[in-house]
Amino acid sequence: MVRGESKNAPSMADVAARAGVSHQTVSRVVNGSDAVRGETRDRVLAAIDELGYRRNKSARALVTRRSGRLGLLYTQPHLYGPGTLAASVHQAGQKAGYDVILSPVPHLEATSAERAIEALLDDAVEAVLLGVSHQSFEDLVAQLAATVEVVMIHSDPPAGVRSVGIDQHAGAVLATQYLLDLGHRTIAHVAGPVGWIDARQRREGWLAALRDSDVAPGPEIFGDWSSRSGYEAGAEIARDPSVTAVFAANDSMALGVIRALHEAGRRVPQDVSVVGFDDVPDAAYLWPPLTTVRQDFASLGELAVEVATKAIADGTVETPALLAPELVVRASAARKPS
Amino acid sequence: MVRGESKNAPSMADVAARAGVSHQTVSRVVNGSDAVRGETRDRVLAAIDELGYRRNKSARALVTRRSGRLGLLYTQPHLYGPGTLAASVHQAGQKAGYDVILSPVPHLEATSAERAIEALLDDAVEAVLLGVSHQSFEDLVAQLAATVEVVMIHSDPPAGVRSVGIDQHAGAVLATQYLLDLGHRTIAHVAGPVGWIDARQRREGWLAALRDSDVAPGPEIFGDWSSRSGYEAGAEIARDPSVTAVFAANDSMALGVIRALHEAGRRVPQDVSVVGFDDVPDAAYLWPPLTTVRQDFASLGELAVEVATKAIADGTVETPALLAPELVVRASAARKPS
DNA sequence: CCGCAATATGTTAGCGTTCACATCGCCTCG
DNA sequence: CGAGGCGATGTGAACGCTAACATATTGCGG
Repeated sequence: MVRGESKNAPSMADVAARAGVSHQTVSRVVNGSDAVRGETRDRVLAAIDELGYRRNKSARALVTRRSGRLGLLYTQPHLYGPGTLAASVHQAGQKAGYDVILSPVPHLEATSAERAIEALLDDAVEAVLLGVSHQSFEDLVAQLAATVEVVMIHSDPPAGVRSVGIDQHAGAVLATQYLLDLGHRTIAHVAGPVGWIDARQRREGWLAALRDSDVAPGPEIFGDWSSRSGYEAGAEIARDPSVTAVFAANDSMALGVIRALHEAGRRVPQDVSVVGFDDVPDAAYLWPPLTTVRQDFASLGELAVEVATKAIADGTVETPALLAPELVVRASAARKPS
Repeated sequence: MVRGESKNAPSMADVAARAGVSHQTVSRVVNGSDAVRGETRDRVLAAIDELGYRRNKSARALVTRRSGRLGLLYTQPHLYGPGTLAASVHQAGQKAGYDVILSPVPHLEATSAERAIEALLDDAVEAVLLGVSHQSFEDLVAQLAATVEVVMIHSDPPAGVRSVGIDQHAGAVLATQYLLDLGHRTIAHVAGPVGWIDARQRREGWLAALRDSDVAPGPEIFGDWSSRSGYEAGAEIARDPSVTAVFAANDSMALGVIRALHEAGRRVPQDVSVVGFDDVPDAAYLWPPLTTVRQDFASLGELAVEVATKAIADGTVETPALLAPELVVRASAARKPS
């Protein structure tokens, strides 16, 4: 932009003067009121166009006492799930007439998250969507909910909290049951880090499926969602010849497990079966293609926005909504070798 | 939030009344003016605290005629690079005192991008960062720059445009030269889709390195960044026994290539070497670990914000800044089989 | 102890909207 | 033909803040 090139942005008054009407009439046109004569409307529209008029949201927000904004707090913005969720929330929010403020918190520390929430509150968001299924947030929610509408994106929300989520427990059961059905009886789990709700739920799903079939849990190793941690877990698992199947709590760790298994000379899936979680786009094209549990992050985002807008409108707290995940069978898991 | 629980948010006037000062004094305290007596300041601070006062940004923006906002437009929000970039821009912006509006455009069509820009302009951003290295944006820039400060995040910007980028051409040369050094003489390229600047630059870097060594280009196949397209390209490449190395324009496609090669019975790297681009976190834990070109998206975001804030301050257009990428050597590429 | 600078605080206006209400034509109908 | 009503438009105030200026209060030299 060349300095000094443009004067102050035109205001409604400027448009009004140009169109020979009052600012209020311009306001009516801009807001789609039907109490304006067609000819007048056309004149105003023309003036708007010629001047390049753009309504000042600050002034509008000031007088209406509504920001028209939704805030989404989310972690691990570089990952597929959160990234997809953010885009989906943003889009759904726009469609519902809201500006969405995306607030990624790269490193999960209490301070940075609290600062991010403060920033959202400073921006006067009408609702906060909490796309952070970490334990440390469960305490925050109560006090936050006193200030603003809150929607948790969470598969196991505290009672009385508005929430939407994907059923992590069910997904884990799906994965584990599939391995059971393939004849596996020693199924290891590479869990997500302690503190993460999704990690806990997936672990519990694994445990529950095993229990239902009267099968004892195989070894359990905690990772940190990264492929590196999956690799380390896989190396450990490879040393235990009794393990014939691994359920990893996400695709990255699954892929790390597979590499470690390969390095140890154990073939996947001939010797050891591996199932992941998430169905990242690359999962289908790994070697071997990864059997995994698909989560529909896009629908999740839309649902979250829907709940949020409803919350803003009437403040009701509906029962938590849970989306069902889906098992995607590919080549990384096979019948137990006899 | 329970309906009717809270009244209108407290204003400066409320704080002023409580602290026994004028609203202007409250303003001074909030804005860190030093022309306030310590004792007075404390009283005001106490009142702010008791009332839970929060400055109204809309009112402030209205009177100062500054929004304090930066907008980032970016595509493919679910991918590692864009996600990291977005988070980095957001964080750097906050640190520089700006609110950052993240605007992901999931599907790249002219209309949705233009709508996203309109939305950013409606939000009165003081600068737009264009994290979209697609051709279709190069035309948009000129007219956009007349309205607002623009920073392109782009490795090959049009002349006179403020920009920062990572040197894609250099990265591709790095990768190709490495394969050349390993003795490969028939090096295929799986290119990114036509229209994407990064794709073009990587392809040209591949071509340039080959030319410098007087080696004829190997087969060239255009993908769409997805691992699926890499897989299809790999299947085609596998049919050509003369190809001993593949440079893929990103890691996803590289991984698809590797799978196709495996399926065709060609070993990586013993029979065919593969190099990717990006260094996504999982690249190091694929099987085999992927040799690739690392881009520092975090620094890129910081740099972009720095340039943007400087642009807002003094409107100067500096010469485009280019960050150097780095070759990360892992196991997916090896000496040419003799 | 007066006067004047420097420091601390207050007052007023206005940013660009929307809201509530006032006004102005014009048409309808008794 | 005049009252009443309705549709179209205008007027004024207010939202919460900052900028500019005005005023009070302090300290200090002469």
